[in-house]
Amino acid sequence: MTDELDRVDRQILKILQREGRIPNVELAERVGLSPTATGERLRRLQKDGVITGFGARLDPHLLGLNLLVFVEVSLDKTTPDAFARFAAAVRRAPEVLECHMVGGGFDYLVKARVADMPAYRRFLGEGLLSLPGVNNTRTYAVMEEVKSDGVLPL
Amino acid sequence: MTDELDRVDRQILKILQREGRIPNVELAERVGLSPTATGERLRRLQKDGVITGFGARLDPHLLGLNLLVFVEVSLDKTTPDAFARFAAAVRRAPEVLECHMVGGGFDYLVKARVADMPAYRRFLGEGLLSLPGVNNTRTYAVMEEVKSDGVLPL
DNA sequence: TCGTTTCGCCGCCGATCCTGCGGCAAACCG
DNA sequence: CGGTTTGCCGCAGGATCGGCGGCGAAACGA
Repeated sequence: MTDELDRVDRQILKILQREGRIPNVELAERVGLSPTATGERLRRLQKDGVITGFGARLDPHLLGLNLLVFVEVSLDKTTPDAFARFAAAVRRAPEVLECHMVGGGFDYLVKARVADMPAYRRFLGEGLLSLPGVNNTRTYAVMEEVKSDGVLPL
Repeated sequence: MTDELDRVDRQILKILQREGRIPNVELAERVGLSPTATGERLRRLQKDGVITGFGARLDPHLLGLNLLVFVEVSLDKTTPDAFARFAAAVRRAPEVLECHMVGGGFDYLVKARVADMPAYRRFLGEGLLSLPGVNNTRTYAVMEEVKSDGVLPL
């Protein structure tokens, strides 16, 4: 079923990571296969879950989202379902782009985009701090995005 | 040229963020416009830079990248070009998915994916710590990815 | 008010692209 | 060695794309 990924598969993935809307025929001639074989590989990569989907990359600033922040969140360990409740709430919050449970000095690292500082104040107060079990937060505002593509190495 | 994004534009963006490879005709009937008008809007959104590109979302674990880490990096402020040199090196490193310059207790927050702990040890020692000007690092290993889509709110 | 311009949308149509089908050759296996 | 599997190809019908001309409504100015 799930074999090791072929060299052509990796090439397909590498191309599709950056040019997700490329037509199949052009993808085919770039990897040196026929469109039929290439389309077959693409379909298989999706069915096997290697490719989980396709998406457009948007410019946040042109959408009015000018502030990117990372928030370190610490939870009260007392309530046992605090983690589940926090995770569920975070998944519902549209400002939260990512949220990771980490090991170390705090519990969750949250990445969020908002319009500006007032909007972040609102998000912090009404969104994060009002969640039950949130003990402490520490905010880092991003001054410059050095690298943002998030392209996986192949 | 100058762009107030109208309601249909936002709907297009919202759909394309999650289904970037949807054919134009289906996109058209979902937003209630003709394929021609929809394609015209899509082209305009790309030309104006709102849509910066399209990409496939891949499953890191199926590619053998089982460890996600965040690294807080502090630089020596002594050398003036240390920041530029660090940024350039980070852009070249394939393991680094994101790198942000932040204000607060440290200078850069790095998000990286590697195969496992030994691979991270190698990346830390030969990649990050060997860069000139790197003063101190603090690593947080991700135990659970609560939210990873990175979809912008519209 | 009314003619003119502009803008966004539509329908049309040739070119392009997609996808299921049959065939073929190499690899695999009992 | 014969049969099966696997991956690829070419083909063809149907779907999709993208450029072109036209149309109606809103904006504009005299």
